Amino acid sequence: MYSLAEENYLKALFSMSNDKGEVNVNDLSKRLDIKMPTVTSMMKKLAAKTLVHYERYKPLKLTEKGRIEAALIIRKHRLTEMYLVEKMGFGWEQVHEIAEQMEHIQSPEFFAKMDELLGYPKFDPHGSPIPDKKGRMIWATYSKLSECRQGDIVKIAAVVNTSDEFLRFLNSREIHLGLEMKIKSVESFDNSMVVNYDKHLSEMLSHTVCERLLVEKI
Amino acid sequence: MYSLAEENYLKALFSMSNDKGEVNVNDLSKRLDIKMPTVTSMMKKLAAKTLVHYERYKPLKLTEKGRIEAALIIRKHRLTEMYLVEKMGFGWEQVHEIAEQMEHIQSPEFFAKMDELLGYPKFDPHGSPIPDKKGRMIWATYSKLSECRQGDIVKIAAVVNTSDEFLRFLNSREIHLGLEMKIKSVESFDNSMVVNYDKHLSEMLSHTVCERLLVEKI
DNA sequence: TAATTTTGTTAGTTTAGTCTAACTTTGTAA
DNA sequence: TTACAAAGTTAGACTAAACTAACAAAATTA
Ligand SMILES: [Mn+2]
Ligand SMILES: [Mn+2]
Ligand SMILES: [Mn+2]
Ligand SMILES: [Mn+2]
Repeated sequence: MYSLAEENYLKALFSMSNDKGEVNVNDLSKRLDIKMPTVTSMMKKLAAKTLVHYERYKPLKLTEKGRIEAALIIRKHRLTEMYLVEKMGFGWEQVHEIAEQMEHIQSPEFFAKMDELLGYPKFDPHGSPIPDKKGRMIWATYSKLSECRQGDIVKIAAVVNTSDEFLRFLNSREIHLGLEMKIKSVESFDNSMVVNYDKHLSEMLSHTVCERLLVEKI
Repeated sequence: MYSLAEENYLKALFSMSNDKGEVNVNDLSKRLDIKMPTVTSMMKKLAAKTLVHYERYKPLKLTEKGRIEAALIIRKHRLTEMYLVEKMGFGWEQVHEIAEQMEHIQSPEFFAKMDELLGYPKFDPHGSPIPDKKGRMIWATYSKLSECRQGDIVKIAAVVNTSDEFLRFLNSREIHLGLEMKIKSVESFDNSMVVNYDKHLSEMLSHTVCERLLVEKI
């Protein structure tokens, strides 16, 4: 239906809108590593296909149709990640690059089967919500670990800005989704935390790490 | 490494060489539904990349390097088909279109995992051999069912020219790989056969069907 | 062998998606 | 409030992969 390039612009627009509200040509250009004039001309093309509202010098906005198309691509990405982890035994740090390619596969039957075999999961291996077949996505309301206090007991619900390096760091500390931890202390000078979970009785986590972990308070 | 278009030319060249020996620009043009001048210019490009031996007005030939690259794409195609049938529950008539897309995915780890989960299969769901990691492919020596005689007992080993319609026809008669059948009679005027297998005590198969079934004699 | 058909090549055009260079608009800071 | 910087657009060029039209070579048929 849409080209690989078009799909990548739609997906980037969608997730940047969710992160920051307004998306400018310059932001999109940096995100995709594509020069601004190229982005401008693609926006005109997507506007002609009624996927984007485009007005010269104004922030970019997906149309409802564009939002749905983007969500359906992200659905394929996240279902794939979940399948790779749950059914094929990959680690959560190994699946993103494969999913980047698989998300462009055109086969409703293939993704319907994945969904069925997985038991219709609501979240991917990084805790991000999987949009439904109509492109609707429910955002759970998690807190950053960094916003929690000494004594709080929390459950790890999702990771944000999931780079391979960060995920491997979490692996090395045996931190995974669903893990419960208690906050033993918060250092006031650098906002680092000392936490306690499983066999890790006193693990230090930097503020940078705590900002990237989303948790549910218990 | 190579573009989608380049990979599709390599794959077509490979399987046409196996089928017919010599491959001409015209044959390739018809197979890919791409006009001859486009094929000629792509052959020059692939020759520059030492994947094809190209000489004006001469039949086309893959280089050793080209043969290996093509076999590795076919390996990904056939592993995918096998995975879809064995691990996801698709029918053998449903998997080709999905595999056409998946064969272009760049991820050695992904296909290595498939291979492992499948137990290193040697054949795909249609009985075609799966090339190994180095691009080597063993062709088993099967006979066509149409070349067998009255009284022969044979086992279905592979199907040739696997169209969805043909595979659905085989489904409707409960004919599948590994099935053993006995040839009850051969009609001399149209070369159709009456065969006997499982609960099918007297099933008539046309010559066209018998030519498309490869068997092992028992 | 000569004529005709089929096959293949060359030359030039098109579209998608990228780029750089030059210019314009908008936002910010003196 | 003017000057400068940042962001955005326009114009024009390039590459990959397709096409058509015209011509050339090879194969087939008469
Ligand atoms: Mn991902
Ligand atoms: Mn994810
Ligand atoms: Mn196939
Ligand atoms: Mn097959």
